[in-house]
Amino acid sequence: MLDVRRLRLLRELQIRGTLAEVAAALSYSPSSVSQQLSLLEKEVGVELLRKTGRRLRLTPQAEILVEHTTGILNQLELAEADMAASLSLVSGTVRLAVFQSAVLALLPAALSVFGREYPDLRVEVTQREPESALFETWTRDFDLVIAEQYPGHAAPRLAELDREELVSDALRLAVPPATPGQGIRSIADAERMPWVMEPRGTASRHWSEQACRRAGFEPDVRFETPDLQTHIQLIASGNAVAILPDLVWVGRTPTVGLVDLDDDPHRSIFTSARRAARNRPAILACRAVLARVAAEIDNGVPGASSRAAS
Amino acid sequence: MLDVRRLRLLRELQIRGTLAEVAAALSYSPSSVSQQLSLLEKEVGVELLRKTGRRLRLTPQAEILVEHTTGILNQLELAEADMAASLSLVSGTVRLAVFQSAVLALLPAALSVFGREYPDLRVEVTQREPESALFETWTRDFDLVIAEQYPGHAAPRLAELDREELVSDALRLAVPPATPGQGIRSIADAERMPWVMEPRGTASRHWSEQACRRAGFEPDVRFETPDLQTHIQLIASGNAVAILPDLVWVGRTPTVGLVDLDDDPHRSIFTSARRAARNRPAILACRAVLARVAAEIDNGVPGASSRAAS
DNA sequence: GTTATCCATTGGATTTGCTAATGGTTTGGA
DNA sequence: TCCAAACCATTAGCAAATCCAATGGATAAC
Repeated sequence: MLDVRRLRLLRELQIRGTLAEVAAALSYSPSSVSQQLSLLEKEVGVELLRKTGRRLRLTPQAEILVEHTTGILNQLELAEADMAASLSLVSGTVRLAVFQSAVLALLPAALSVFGREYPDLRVEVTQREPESALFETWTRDFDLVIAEQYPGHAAPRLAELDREELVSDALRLAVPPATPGQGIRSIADAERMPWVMEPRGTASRHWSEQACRRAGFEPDVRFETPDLQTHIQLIASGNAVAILPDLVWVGRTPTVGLVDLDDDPHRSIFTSARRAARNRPAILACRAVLARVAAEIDNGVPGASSRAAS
Repeated sequence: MLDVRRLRLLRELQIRGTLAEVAAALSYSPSSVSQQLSLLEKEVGVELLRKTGRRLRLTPQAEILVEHTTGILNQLELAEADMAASLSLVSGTVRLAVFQSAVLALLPAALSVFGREYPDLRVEVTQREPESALFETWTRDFDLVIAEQYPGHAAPRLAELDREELVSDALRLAVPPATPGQGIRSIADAERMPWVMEPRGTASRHWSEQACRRAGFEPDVRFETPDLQTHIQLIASGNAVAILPDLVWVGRTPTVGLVDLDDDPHRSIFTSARRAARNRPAILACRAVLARVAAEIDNGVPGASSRAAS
């Protein structure tokens, strides 16, 4: 019988490209991975790896094995989930990946609910941007992810992950507080202002740029940072404008002016988990709590989705 | 990640009932099995086994795990088979279970073909009666079985095994050679003769008894042996009659009188393999050779299916 | 009541698996 | 062309997992 642990290494090699990366990802030494794969090769009696330059390439036979391995790993996870579900016992660890603004808005409330209602549940939270968070959930580095999707900007669709909507988060133009009534009533009016945006490659950046171009200009992006708190500071101090989601105002009064956008755009915030794990009671509970917290926010916690100053 | 080797032990325990049997079947010590299962229990953190009297019973959670394990083991086997199929390299070992009369009739010819055409293929043959052979193929003790089915006597249908017909083997009444023309022209005429039959529990025995009862009498079974060569001896020496399949005459001239039965009954001889393994080149080759040999026999090797003396 | 069967545990031997270090090869850049 | 960095294979030594034999306690069968 083939050793599943070794098959898993083979699969990781396919995904990550080099032995070194596999070793790093699974916290082994590269030597160990190399040895285990050699043993796997001996076990099946077929060449699985071939040196190509300084990397290893999988032979077609190895690809076939990997294909089946995926199914096997899923079924293993499913087995554990089904078993736990039959006990409906909320315990164990959920590794949760969340992007920054959601951390600030949702996690404080959610974590106290976890502590109160599920004392046996351990939730490990890591901040990670949606793009890589989804990928790392797929590779089993996380169990659950809170991710976002901007309109017209499809999130990566990984077949083995499911998706559950959490909230719809309104996007507004944030302007220095002194300016209300001074003329910025739409994006077009912000053409001559300096902008602060998230780094290139993020969905937020892409959408913000597109919004400016639709309004007929190329934004003058003078500040670039992934930290939305910095965005707020820059805007509140009169140095920039930006498009900000309402979620950043959870639990506080907006310190900037907020201008509605033309078509009332929203980003969608959702959770994803591997389908094979979605029935783990721990994950079901996690999602239930997050949904509750999100709903509370949506229904008028001060400053949330409801329209703020303008 | 759950350890598949341990899950397999759990599954074997479900199938075989006691730790001792599992250990014997997989050639471990009972101690080892016990320890591994305890570790599995610790690993999942759920009670899997409960002592009931002096045996172990699986908890419902364990049953769930076993259910998934079946799928996993199948997929593991399928992975190896698919990989080997992509190379169409006939090598490795096929563990073949065959019942006695088929051993004598088919194996000599088949084995020389194997040796000639597939030098890298190792065929291990074990004699085993169809009933247990099918079961043991299901439990992975064998890879391929040659089994039989008598009319009106369904062979065990195991969903994970496939079935491929090999030959249809005529059944005739075998009587002492001195008697032709002396009056035994049907089963009914053999009412007063002593019978030799296979042991109770075999399909052959069941069918023979039924045949006598349909003819209106209870046979006087004076000799009971699974060895068809003994049947032949007893009949040839004038001490018994029996129902014998034509296959026993492959390669030799019948030494007894053969009487056709009313509805020209046949037993079906077929091969079975686990579906997950059926595409292994080794098994495909094995079956192809067996089919060839069977076809040759069917087409007039002296004494075979074609009608013999009477 | 006695015996046989079965499972758990313990201690000791063996095997397996991991790490750290070394060496060879390839790639990209000076 | 040569050098440095990245990557993989191998080796030797060590740690951990695994296995077996023996022992003991419990249950079922006789």
